Amino acid sequence: MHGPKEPSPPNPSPDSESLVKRLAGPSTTKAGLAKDQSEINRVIAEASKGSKFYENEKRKDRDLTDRIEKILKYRDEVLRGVDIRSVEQGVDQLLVKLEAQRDLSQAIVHVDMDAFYASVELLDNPALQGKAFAVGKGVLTTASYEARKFGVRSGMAAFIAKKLCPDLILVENRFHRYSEMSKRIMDIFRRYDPDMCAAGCDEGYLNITAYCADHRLTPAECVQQMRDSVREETKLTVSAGIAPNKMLAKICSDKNKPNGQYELEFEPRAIKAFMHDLSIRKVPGVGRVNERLLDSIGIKTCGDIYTHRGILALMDKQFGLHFLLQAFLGIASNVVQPGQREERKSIGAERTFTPLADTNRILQKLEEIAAELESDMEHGGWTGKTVTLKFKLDTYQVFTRAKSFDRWVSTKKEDLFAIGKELLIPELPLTIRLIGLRVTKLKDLRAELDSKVNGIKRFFQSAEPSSPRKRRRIDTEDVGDLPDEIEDMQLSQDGFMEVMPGFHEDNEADEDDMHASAPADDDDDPIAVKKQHLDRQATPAPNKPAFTRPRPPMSAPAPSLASTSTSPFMKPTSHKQRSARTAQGPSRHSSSAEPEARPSRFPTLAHPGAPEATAIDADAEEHTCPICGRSMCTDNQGLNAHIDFCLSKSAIREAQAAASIDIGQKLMPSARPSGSAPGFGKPKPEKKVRARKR
DNA sequence: GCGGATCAC
DNA sequence: TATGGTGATCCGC
Repeated sequence: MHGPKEPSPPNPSPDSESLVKRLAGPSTTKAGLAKDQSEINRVIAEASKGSKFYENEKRKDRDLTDRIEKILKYRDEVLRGVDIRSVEQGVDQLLVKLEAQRDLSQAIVHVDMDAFYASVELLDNPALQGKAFAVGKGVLTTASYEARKFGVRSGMAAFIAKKLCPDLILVENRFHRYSEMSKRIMDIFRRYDPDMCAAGCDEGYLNITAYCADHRLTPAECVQQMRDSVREETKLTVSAGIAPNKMLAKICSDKNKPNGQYELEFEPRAIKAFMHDLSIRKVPGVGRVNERLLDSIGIKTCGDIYTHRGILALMDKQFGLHFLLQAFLGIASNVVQPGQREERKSIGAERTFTPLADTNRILQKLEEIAAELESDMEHGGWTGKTVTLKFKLDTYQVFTRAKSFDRWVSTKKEDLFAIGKELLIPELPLTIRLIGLRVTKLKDLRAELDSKVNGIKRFFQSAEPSSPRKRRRIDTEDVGDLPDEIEDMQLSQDGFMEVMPGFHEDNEADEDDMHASAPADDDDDPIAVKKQHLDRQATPAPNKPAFTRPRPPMSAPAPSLASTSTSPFMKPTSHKQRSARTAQGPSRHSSSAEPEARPSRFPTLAHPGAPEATAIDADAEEHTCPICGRSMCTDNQGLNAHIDFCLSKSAIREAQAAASIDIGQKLMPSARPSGSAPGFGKPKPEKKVRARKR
């Protein structure tokens, strides 16, 4: 289009080093990088140039640069007139205390499938063997090792990947397949630790201490055997790391990837030596931003943490001293537990689309999201008290708007849509490329159901078989015998979760339900889609006997490594939000300007179509079944029998249908009950460590 | 409690 | 020809 030799200005504002690196994506440093990363980065920056995405990255890069500048200024201030030596001595004492908490008694393994999605695709299509190919459509979820040589990475836009590797073959995701394989693999892992913790669909943590003792194996032998089993049974390869805690094991699993394993010596000296030269970026929890932040004060490796311990202590707020000291020492949690359903904190759905400015079209997207969320919530058996709307402008700036309620939010799509609409409308007009809804302050309806049913059964069982009570009014006094949840039921009102919407999902029965997608991918991958039904594993069926693996007796103290969370660093002291109006930013409506601008009431929520309340109809002569909501004239025995019947899958389905709950034909993946988060140093109520001598 | 940010997968 | 989705956590306000 232009003439040959476009004499463009010699240097049209060259991208800063940090920006070029940022554009290269988050998974550059963590994975095996290609030989000439800077050339690759140049190509990426070139291909991105001028796009809105690029401009947004540039903005974020600028913001971070400003933030660092402020931090450095603050550092200089804080250093004035401080005896850094004495500060360092204080830190040294803290290090001694931390060191005393080191626990080397457990053999922890991190297993990580090699290029999982790509390997599965290869398995099903051998023609891809040896080819540079990638999985994904608009954005890649993973790339074959051949493709990685070109700099193709997960998370990368497909068109960029094509520029780096013109012959790249693109394969679409088949999440159903990945879930299937994931399940098989996890089952193999569970033979070695029934309490293993899945972290996404392609990796997990195990405590093999007991298994090794019981089978007289060294950890390395055990892991080799496990990896052999996976390979034999699935034709897929897995890498593994063996170490005394989860953080170290995770770092180690990357050491001999692909198809390799690495064991770290269980000795403080060896561990500290291992950490000393390790890039700080390898520490889980240190991402691109914190890497740059730390770099600004001279910290690139974990060994540098000690060198700069003085300033880190003085700026604990900014950097998170405790977290970094633990990284320096190589100390972290060694507790491996399967994900608990109760741990779930939120459930949501979001979707990207071609930017829309038309209100009606935007609302249509919102409605679709509401429908997805309804499905997920009902399948999962969740409700909550806070709804958060998320939207991303065509400038890639992201905003959230939330609203909390006193009551449990209805999971009906009409209601979710109405709430979302109320949050969104005041912000318009805007041009939006993503919209999402999330519900927090969750309540686990499934657990509530269990407790309710059991409570009711206990209640009636404890009563005289045919006592005069049976016809008595069951009022609040009597309710005192019942779990609190039952009272909740009665208190619920229109528009909000009554009780038991349609949920209680059927297990193995419907294959279609398994279409869920899979998450995390290999090595360095930032890409993940909705998780699969790990519910099954995480929430054992009520009657399923607890697996009794020979657990070592508890004796060792919990390794108190609790400490901080995964996000140890802080933001700039006062990073003021860019002014609302500028750049098409949405307004912070009514916060202070017009306090009573809108009624806080929620008119649209009351939906007449709501399923009849399942509250216990205490006043009636007859009983109302807490499961299906039907009334019936019967005695306690009869009610009991009915409840049992009602609990059967088919009966529950029937109850749902009767309650006119439209439980999706929609094949929405049911959400995973969290619990896969490794959490290296969470102060979570981790159970005691299983102590066992190695 | 809300909104922005960071991170993992 | 157009850079993802789910969930968690922290911080300042």
